[in-house]
Amino acid sequence: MLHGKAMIPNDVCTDCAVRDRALCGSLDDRELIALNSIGQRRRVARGQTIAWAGDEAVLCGNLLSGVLKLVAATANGREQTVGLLYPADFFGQPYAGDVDFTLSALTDTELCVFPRAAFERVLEDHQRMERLLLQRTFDSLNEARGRMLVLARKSAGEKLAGFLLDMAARAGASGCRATRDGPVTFDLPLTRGQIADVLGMTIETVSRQLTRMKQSGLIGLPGGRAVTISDREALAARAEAA
Amino acid sequence: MLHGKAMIPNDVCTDCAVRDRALCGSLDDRELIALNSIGQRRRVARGQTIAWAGDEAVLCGNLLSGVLKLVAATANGREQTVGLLYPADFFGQPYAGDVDFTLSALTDTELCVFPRAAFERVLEDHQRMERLLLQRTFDSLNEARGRMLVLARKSAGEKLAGFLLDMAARAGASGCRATRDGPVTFDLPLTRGQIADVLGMTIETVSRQLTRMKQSGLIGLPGGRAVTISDREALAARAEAA
DNA sequence: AACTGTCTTTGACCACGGTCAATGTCAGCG
DNA sequence: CGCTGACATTGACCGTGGTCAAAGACAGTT
Repeated sequence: MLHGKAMIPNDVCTDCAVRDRALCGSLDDRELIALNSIGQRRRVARGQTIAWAGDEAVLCGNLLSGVLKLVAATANGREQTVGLLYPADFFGQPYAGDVDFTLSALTDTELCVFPRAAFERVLEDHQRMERLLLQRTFDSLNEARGRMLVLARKSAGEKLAGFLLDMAARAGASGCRATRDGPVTFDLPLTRGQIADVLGMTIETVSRQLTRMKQSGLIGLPGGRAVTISDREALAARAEAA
Repeated sequence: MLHGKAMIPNDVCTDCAVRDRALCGSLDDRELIALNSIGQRRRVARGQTIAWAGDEAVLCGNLLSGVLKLVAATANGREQTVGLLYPADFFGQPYAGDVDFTLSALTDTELCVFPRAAFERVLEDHQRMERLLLQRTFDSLNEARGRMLVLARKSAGEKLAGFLLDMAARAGASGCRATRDGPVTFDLPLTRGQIADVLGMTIETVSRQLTRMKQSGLIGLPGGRAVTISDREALAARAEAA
């Protein structure tokens, strides 16, 4: 087994953009080959739906690039985005029957998908990976519960201020200019309508709150999807205002 | 090992009220003894708090009787109940650092608690149990997301109608008179204020909506915490009203 | 350039539900 | 018995944010 590592074919997993952050990071090279044989890459264009609520749960996998959303809907068509997924996040539900929420692409995305049944077998053989999935699921649960508080008890201004800070942190994590106070500019990956779906408000209220923040000097709106955080302090204060 | 079963001491696990429904149902008698040695029963009175948000996560366990609530709070004191726990439900978060939400007793309760670290070791030795926990956590996540939809997009009347149907189903599961259409009466385990905390509204709105439903003949309010579902059909319709 | 569709902004209006306040009900207890 | 405290109900008022409507900005296409 000399040069064992060098003998691994240059398959998709070994040059995976999210390998160290995704669930599969818990596997060694040999195990990755096995996993690779059941998975495949797939591109999904912005706006396309990957799985519909009510469908049988046949797929799961990792998000490689782009942003996905999970949407819940009432019988009469009202919608609420109940989760956003970013690169290295896992999607799908092992051991489930039907899918509960519609999964679709907010931007053009790249996925690494597995048949659910085959993935379950991998989980059974890799307790470490199953444990990581459990931890991630707990984290998602905590996040969902935190968002219940936001949806139920925060004002439109507080919701939006908090959302912008979240998005700034996430954008900063990639560009990663050290956390300093100066104004930061980034592009939102969501339209006003999609933001409204996430925060439980309407397009109009999102728009009005944004212009209010701009007028107060908290943010700038250079155009398009771009946002500038001009006064992070004040924005954070507004996110927790009484 | 003849009469193996008969030799098991009459410890707390073997006569546990929720044994077949709780997580430990995945263990055999021998394993139960091991688990039993690290767990202990505890009574918690109505209103008492078991763990505060921000504390180190030191405990987990199963609820034996009564109802628990998980509460999230904003920096300035607004509160939202983000989960209700019923007998046989698991609480706590293995592999976590700090507790994210305050856990307290809505009614007098009986718990079966384990030190978190010891429980984690049990999970490591019992993959089947860890898998059950994963499934439960997914279920909780789906429930939390479903409630995000309710909190963000449903009117006060819809929220309350849905809540009453939930509670009736849960009460019926115990009393278990076969699902028929006739009026059913049961006691809510929550005060108006606690219902408001769960549904993201105020005491006053809960009260007003209840009297409206009573006047419409959907329900009866015999007094105290009791509720009568007089017209389940109409109540279900109101839970999904446009 | 003009046309199209999508997204955004802004205004006018108003309803749902929150806030404040008073009163009612009931159990426990000195 | 009449307190007391917790919980519930009802009313009056009003603000936040939803609805409806119109106009503006912008990218892509022919």
